[in-house]
Amino acid sequence: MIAIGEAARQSGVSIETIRYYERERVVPAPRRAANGRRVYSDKEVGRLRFIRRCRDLGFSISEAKGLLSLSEGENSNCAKVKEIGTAHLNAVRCKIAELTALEAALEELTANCRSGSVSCQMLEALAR
Amino acid sequence: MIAIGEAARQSGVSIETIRYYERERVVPAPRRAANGRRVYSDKEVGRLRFIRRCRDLGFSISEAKGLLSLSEGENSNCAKVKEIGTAHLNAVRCKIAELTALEAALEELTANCRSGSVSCQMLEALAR
DNA sequence: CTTGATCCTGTAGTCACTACAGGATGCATA
DNA sequence: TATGCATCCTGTAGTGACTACAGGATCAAG
Repeated sequence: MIAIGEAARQSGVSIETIRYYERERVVPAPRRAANGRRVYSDKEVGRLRFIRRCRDLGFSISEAKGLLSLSEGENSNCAKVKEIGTAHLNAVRCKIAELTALEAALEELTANCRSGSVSCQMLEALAR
Repeated sequence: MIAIGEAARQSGVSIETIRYYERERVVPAPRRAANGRRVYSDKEVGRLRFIRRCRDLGFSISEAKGLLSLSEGENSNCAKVKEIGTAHLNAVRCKIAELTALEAALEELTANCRSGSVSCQMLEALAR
């Protein structure tokens, strides 16, 4: 049973963010000590760590919440987890494709942008 | 000399966003007709289009603003433009690298996540 | 008893829009 | 002239996922 600062250290979620998750009901509110301070069990720290791992993998808060409740459900429904995971994987791949297109466009624009030339290719492309 | 709706159509920037750009001084405020409505010249539509192109390339509003003022300055400073462009290109490449790492992690997690198995590999990795 | 760390609530700011509410005006048709 | 719909106006609030205080209470160590 630890205080919020230690829970932050153990979970890798900042104090402010922990309180935010509580406010937004991403995780259940922990019980309070007599002095009104939050008290965390290992299980609750585990939830915070779970959410942080989801966020690190790029899942949204609501996806993370869904995965957490699947993780805590009676029947661990692997199929649903996989569905959420592959949907997100697809989204990540789309994002990569978009950024790769951007990269190519920026490469071309900046390559043609030589200091000293009369006109700036990049500005011209943007203004066209 | 056109109204905001037509300016939106010609520039590809929505009416609400045009007003937002004006409020945030991304572009100068256009003059008003006698009835109080905004009136846009080709030059002003051009500025909106310029900002949109910058945004499409992933530049932030403040970068776009900077590029616009470089574009309208007396001495078209190609070196500065190139600097902003290559800095952004680097940022895009970093983002791609991050997402590619995410992609690999998600591939592994979802591949090991088979419906029907006793435990869910993905949930276990998240909860560990 | 003091000092510094930690905790609390509540609010506002970030970025780049987006979505109204509630009202005024313009334009075309009956 | 009346109607009705499109377009415009201002102002405010919401989005996601935090982050950053302000202003105050409490704790633990010396």
